[in-house]
Amino acid sequence: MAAPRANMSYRDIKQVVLDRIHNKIWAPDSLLPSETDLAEEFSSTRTTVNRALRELAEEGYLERKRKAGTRVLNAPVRKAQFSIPLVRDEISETGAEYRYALVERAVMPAPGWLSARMNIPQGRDVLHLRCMHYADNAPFQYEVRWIVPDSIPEVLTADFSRSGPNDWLVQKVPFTNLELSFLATKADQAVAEFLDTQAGDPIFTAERITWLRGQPVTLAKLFFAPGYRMTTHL
Amino acid sequence: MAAPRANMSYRDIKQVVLDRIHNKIWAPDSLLPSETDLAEEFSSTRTTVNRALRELAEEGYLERKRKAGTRVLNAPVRKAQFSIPLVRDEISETGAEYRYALVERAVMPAPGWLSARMNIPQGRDVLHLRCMHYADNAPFQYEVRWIVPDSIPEVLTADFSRSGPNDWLVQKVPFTNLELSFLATKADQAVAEFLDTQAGDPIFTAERITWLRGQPVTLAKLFFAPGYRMTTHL
DNA sequence: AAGCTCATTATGTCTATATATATAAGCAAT
DNA sequence: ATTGCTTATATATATAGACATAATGAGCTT
Repeated sequence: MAAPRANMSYRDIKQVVLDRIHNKIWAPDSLLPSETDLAEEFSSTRTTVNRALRELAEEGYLERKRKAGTRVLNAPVRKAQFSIPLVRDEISETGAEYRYALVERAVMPAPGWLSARMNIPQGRDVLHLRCMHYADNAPFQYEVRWIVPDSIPEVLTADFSRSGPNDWLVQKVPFTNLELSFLATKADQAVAEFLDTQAGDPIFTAERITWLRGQPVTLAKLFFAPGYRMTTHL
Repeated sequence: MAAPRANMSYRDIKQVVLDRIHNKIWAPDSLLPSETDLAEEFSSTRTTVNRALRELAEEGYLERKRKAGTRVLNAPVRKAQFSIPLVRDEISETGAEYRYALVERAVMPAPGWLSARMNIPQGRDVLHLRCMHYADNAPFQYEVRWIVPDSIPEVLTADFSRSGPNDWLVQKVPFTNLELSFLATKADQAVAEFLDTQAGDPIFTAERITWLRGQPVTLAKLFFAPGYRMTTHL
């Protein structure tokens, strides 16, 4: 299986190495031959072998250390990748029709928990928005958002009645840092009504905070309609 | 800002490019200069520039097409990466003491929903396990698992009373495919008791199915204790 | 036995160059 | 207009060789 031929691409080499790991030709914890040796075996060059091994290491199969060599990880800490698209795109991609609605807009002093969470002064005015995202007119996501206007005063005059704050922010404020959490919450009365479900139901929730060069910009709580799953394959 | 000097590493180049994107020197949707031109500007080589741009594309900032060039993505579909370690490691890393307990072990015909979900014949015998994972003796995760013994008959004689099935499987069966979902579920009586909470509480839940070369191996439902968040920064 | 020094070695990265491949864009034929 | 060919070009990948850097382990010292 997987006999090394000449002219192997870095992809081919990755595949051969993976096969050998799966077939325990290179057992967990064991050391691989050096890049130089592998390059010779595959009649390739060290650069190409390097790329193959480097990518396999990034994917969590191998551990590499200078001088120490390349080792097969026994418990591959595999990394799940989730892409986090805009809601609009996420809905459109399923073929469903996307609809947006603004539920509430208010400028208010930041509540205590928000000040603490985003590290902004007590009582600073923030923009508070609540919106709904529908897929084929069925509730898809209920969004509760706070925006700190300090770094982007224009946000106070922006029109969020026709499109969501995410769309606007992505255009205006390229964030530099992001904290993203997923958790399960219990639907309160408002959430339940907007998502057309019962209060107390479990709701898959995302919380994201973004910063621009150290300045907090916005915090969003995204409540997904019951049945939502975030799925990935690898 | 970010004046190109000589001898820039691919990391330096990545940073300069990122800065220019953030400062809209290269606006969303706009085309970057070609690799050749950038190599000249940074008095580097195309290989190095290529690596920088390739990685930025992998990270979701750029879109690259042959002949078309390299474009700044307007809505960076940024990819959240979550590493999915073994529970044991996840707990140990917080400094807490890990404890494992087997709750139930049974061999039983696969229930209908499982047959359908994993694509195995109706009524095929499967191994069913329920286990608990504790952090400093507080419930951390309740695990409900099914294992199809067809591709690994030894699993039927394995001892799961002292360490979890995940540990065993990782050693024995390097999976080739994995489907991982996250969702919110409502705690039933059993879950609530094991996680020391109330029935009906929202529970952050992971479901993972793994295959080995097309053969289904195992399905696990992992119920996390209330308050659990899966967080990532980028 | 413990600690230090230093040569060795495997990976990390850069340079320079070449070939391969996809595709946008223009032009020609239908 | 639509289809099909051609060409130019930007990225994708490969080769070859060099130096940088970290860490191991042997040998020496205390």
